[in-house]
Amino acid sequence: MKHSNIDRCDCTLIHEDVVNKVKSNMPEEETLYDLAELFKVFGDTTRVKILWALDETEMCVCDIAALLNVTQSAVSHQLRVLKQARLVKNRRAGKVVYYSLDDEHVKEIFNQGLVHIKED
Amino acid sequence: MKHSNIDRCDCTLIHEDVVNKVKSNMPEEETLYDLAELFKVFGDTTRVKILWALDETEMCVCDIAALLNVTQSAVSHQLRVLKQARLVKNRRAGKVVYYSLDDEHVKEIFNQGLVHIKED
DNA sequence: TGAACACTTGAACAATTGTTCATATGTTAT
DNA sequence: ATAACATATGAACAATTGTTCAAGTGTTCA
Repeated sequence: MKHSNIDRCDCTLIHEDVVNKVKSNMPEEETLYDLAELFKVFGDTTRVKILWALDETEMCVCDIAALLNVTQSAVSHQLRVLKQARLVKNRRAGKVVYYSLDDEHVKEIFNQGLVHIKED
Repeated sequence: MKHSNIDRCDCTLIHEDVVNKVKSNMPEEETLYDLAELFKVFGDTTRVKILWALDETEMCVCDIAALLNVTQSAVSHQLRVLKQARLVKNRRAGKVVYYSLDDEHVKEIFNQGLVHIKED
């Protein structure tokens, strides 16, 4: 989005000790960025559905499109995003390309998310 | 984004049995939607940083702004998003509002994500 | 070779997002 | 009351996103 390079806090620093302590314990900027990027990938219904489906079995693009009731093109675009995030892999069998999960943690992350959703 | 209400698969259905089986095992539409919405909240660096910081200790808005080097307004906006997602809660102490985590699973979800990032 | 099929890709577009700025609210102390 | 301060909020804006459409690969089979 919009980012100025003269970012600065515009109010009085109240608890300098707390800020410094937390700052020293924060992971590297890049790590947190990568983490956000990963969750961004999970932050779309179509992709969540694809991952959920692939956790069950490998599927070809056309089948995924039929399952989710979206265009094959849309699925293809999303599969590219998932592949770039190293969440899925694919194999070609003639004309057909089969996609499958490339990470065992996907379901675990989903389950943790579900725990949060379920509690109210 | 753009959604037509006459979505349809535009290619031949190749493995109808697979599609039907996966479809019958898929969670409800709403569940997957909520899951994506939750991860969308995690999909921003500023919010990830805020959550990471609050996992350490409760903080006031001004301190968070100083820690992340962003405006107090930007932090306030993001805290609202986090609160709506029931990830943080707040308490008022005079003029100062302190925010803290409202979910013990946040760090667990982050850790799962980190596992994925770390492997290459 | 060429038609048919499965899939990929790029441009275009509306919708959504995150920040900034200005202003409003709420609390304290004088 | 009024000033000072911490925070919240609304409008505006550029950047990003996800889908569609059209055209492109790549593979098979006649």
